[in-house]
Amino acid sequence: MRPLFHPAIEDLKPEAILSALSDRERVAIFAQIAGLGSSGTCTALSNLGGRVIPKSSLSQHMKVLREAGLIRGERHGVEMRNHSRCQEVDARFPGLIAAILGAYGRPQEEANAG
Amino acid sequence: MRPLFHPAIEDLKPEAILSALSDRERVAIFAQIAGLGSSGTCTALSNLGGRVIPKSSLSQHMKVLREAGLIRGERHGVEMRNHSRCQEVDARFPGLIAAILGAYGRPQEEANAG
DNA sequence: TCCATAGTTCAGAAATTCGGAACTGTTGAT
DNA sequence: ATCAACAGTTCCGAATTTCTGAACTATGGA
Repeated sequence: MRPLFHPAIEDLKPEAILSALSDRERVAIFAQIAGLGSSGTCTALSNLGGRVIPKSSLSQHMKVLREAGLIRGERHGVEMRNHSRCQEVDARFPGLIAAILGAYGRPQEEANAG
Repeated sequence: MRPLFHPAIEDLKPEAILSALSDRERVAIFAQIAGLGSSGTCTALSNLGGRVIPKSSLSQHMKVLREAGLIRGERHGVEMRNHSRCQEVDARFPGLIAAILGAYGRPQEEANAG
């Protein structure tokens, strides 16, 4: 598949990041990807909060996170591997991700190293 | 007028804060109130970004900011004076507001002292 | 009382979000 | 090559949210 759209680091918009992370489900997805360090597939992410997220909704969530610049997705074979862009985002907006994940009560151990 | 609803500090929700600040118009309003230190009235805030915000829209924006816990509004005579709750919010979610205002490129000089 | 000012509420239009169904693209088996 | 299975995307209608002009409420002053 042709590569998905990912914004360049200089094109990141704070409002897109905040909007993406103003949804608990997306935060849980993002935190999981950031925490893993790499390679969160959609199916692995579809059952995070005790609720099964419909795959069309999950696909939308991933798109929102991707287009906000928070994650990068690459197809490997039949599946999509997602990893966070925390380092890049943190270089552009220092402390933002850590503060947000911190506010949501996550240990954010990988927030600056994913 | 009976006091408007303001959430207690322990009831603040990160998603409400991020949602409130995922809109540039609201960020501009909030940054202005935080920067002033106190007393932003609606009419003083209605012409921030070169656009005149309709007063019904402005009223909604103020409500969103208020219910997210970012500002406090008190009626003084015929007008409403708004001031930020930055200190309280910062105590609850350290660094969050500074990081957000920083990301939007504001000097946030009052972000921890409003 | 009557008017002006500051802001809120109402209500319909426009935009966004949600999620099941259908679809695309990839791998592996026959 | 054909078929099936799987991972994810796209489509589209329903539900929800946002926007804003118009009407309304509350306060102060003449």
